[in-house]
Amino acid sequence: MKKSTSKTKDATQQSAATVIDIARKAGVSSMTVSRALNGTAPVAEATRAKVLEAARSLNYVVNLSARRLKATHTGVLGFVVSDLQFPYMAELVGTASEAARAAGYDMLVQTTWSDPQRERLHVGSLLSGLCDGLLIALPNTEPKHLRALAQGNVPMVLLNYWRGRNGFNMVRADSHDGAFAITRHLLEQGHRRIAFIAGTSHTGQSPERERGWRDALEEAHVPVDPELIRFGGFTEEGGRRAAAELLDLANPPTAIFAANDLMAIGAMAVASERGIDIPGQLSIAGFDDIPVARHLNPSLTTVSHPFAELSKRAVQMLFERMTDPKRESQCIELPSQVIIRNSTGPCQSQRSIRKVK
Amino acid sequence: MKKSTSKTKDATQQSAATVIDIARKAGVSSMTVSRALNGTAPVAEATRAKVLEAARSLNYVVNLSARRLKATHTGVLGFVVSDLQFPYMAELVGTASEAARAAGYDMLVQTTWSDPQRERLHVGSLLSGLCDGLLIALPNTEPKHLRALAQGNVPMVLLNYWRGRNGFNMVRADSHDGAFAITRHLLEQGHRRIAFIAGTSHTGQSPERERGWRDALEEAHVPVDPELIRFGGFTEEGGRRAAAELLDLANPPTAIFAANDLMAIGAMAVASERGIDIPGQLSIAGFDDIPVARHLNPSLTTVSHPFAELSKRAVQMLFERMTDPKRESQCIELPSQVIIRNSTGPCQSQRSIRKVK
DNA sequence: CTGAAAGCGCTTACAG
DNA sequence: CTGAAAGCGCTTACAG
Repeated sequence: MKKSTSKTKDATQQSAATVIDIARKAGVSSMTVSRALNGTAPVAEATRAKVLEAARSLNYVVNLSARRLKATHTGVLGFVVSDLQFPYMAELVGTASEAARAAGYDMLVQTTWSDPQRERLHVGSLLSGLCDGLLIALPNTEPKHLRALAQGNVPMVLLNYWRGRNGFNMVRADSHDGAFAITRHLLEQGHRRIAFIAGTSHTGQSPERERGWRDALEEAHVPVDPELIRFGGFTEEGGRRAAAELLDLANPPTAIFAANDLMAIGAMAVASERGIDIPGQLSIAGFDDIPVARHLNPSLTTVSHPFAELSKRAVQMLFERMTDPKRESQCIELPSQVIIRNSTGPCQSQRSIRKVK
Repeated sequence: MKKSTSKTKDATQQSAATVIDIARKAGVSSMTVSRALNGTAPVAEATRAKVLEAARSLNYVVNLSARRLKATHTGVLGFVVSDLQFPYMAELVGTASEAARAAGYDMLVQTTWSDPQRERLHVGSLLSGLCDGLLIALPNTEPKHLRALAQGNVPMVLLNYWRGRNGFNMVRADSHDGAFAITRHLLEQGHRRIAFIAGTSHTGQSPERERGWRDALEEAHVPVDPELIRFGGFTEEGGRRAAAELLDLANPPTAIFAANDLMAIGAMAVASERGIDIPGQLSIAGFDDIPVARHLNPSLTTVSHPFAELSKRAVQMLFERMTDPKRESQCIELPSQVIIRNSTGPCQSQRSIRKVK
């Protein structure tokens, strides 16, 4: 009731309680309040009780901004992602949050919405002054836009698909080997005309997957037919268009490998509209294993990323950097896994060459 | 190169650049730096250019904690959610972020992971000292745990299912009317034995949906058979168990309305394992319209929430509170919408009473 | 258009 | 176990 400072006339628009308010109410210094609240140093039990009671009655909520300004440790990790509505991003963030929490850290998330402008100007500006460490999953951002942040004083770890050593701490999901393995699976089913639907190339994922597809074809001595490569832009609609073009070919493919599940779903839709049986007449495979993949009809053969493992390892790596900032940068790649479901099967087409064993 | 302050011996572990560093480099005061960077007051063009260049070369990133401590406006909104891995939460956050951004605000997200302990002790402590306003989507949290936060000096708006006026600013999704409408749809298809699979009750959603179901039955003069109410706990597995029990009944239902899609998916799985045709022999309806619903086979009849609209309205309401904190609290309810797909159809069972027109 | 002073709310480092 | 002083990096309010 008598909490107003000298100059405040009206208490209706009261501001948040501070350690000073608590100190006054409990009859101690603000330092004792700080220690009692955080447990950073021993405080007499009676004093602690008084402070806690005062804090509660004043609805005290610590001001993290103030704490961070002075303290070296905030107990908060930051995660910058492009778009939470991609299910895998949500899973990455979810698992990382849990891992952070298990270590006593909170997590704050910022989305950039894949806006390059925003990412360039803005990446980390919200979180870097606030967190003890930063996780960054910005597949579309160019490395140079992350340099400034990396040179700041907050340790950071990247989650993405970039190839090559670039001085960043990084946990990467394999794309090439998964694409190689799923293409080989199609080859083993007797397919020889296997199309590839590509996504946008700047993130590195699509080129990696295309490379895996090529390498598998090459290993099987199947020449690459340029006609069988189409662009689908990583969208369902793009997958539809690409699949329609492929099926209109004089010599259409007997199998389609799309660089992501969304495009595979588009391809499946086109096929079923045309009365083409999957996998009887056409096998379709995707990449990513998004949640709907298992629920499709037929369920989609695809490649799964170990997202949970990826983010756990990223958090672990981040903690290592936080403990020892001078440690050399490191890059880990985790293997993906082919999930064979019902959208792929033996090649039945008369057109296909049937000399596979 | 000569950026180290007097006491720093070693520049290898350099700390982040501050306005002072920029000021020194540009030969101006820190106030001029602040003004040039933020555009809060006129600065000579030549001066501004020098400052911007110095900032760039020093990889300057503003320290939001410091800014917030003094400034009344941070340009950041906070969103506290229980779990981003629920697709609808991700959508809520996504749409709200876009709305915020359209108004020139950034958004920071905190997850509480449905940990009551964490929510009680922690809600808002991370974000309240940092943001200009707070959005809160914590369906499982008790109102009293939000009181302290509401009494702080940060305007906030809740997104949830609570009923009743409680002094909070709130945007709510309808559950009752959607459940009523979908049950009526089943009645119109000739169903009389319509089961209800309930979820956990503390969030208020399941009881609301049950009430809608009851009201529709009552309107159609169909008595409620207690045998047809089962608990599924909002999980797929719970839905399986509940559906199995229902189908084992001497007089089984011809339609099942599950309080959410996950339980409906479980029910569909049990039915198809038993060779029961959907919707030929059994109609199944869910609630929520999660992304997989449209991709199921058959696609799921369900009720859709206007999530995008909900969060847009919440952001709008928040901006109103930020402008005028004294404004009276307000509660908006937005209507849900029945989406009829292929998992529901006319009642064919011999057991069902066939006197619907 | 620019600057010197003060302070936001907290915690570190130093005393007792 | 407790406290007085100083300062984190920024911006407000006041001067010029």
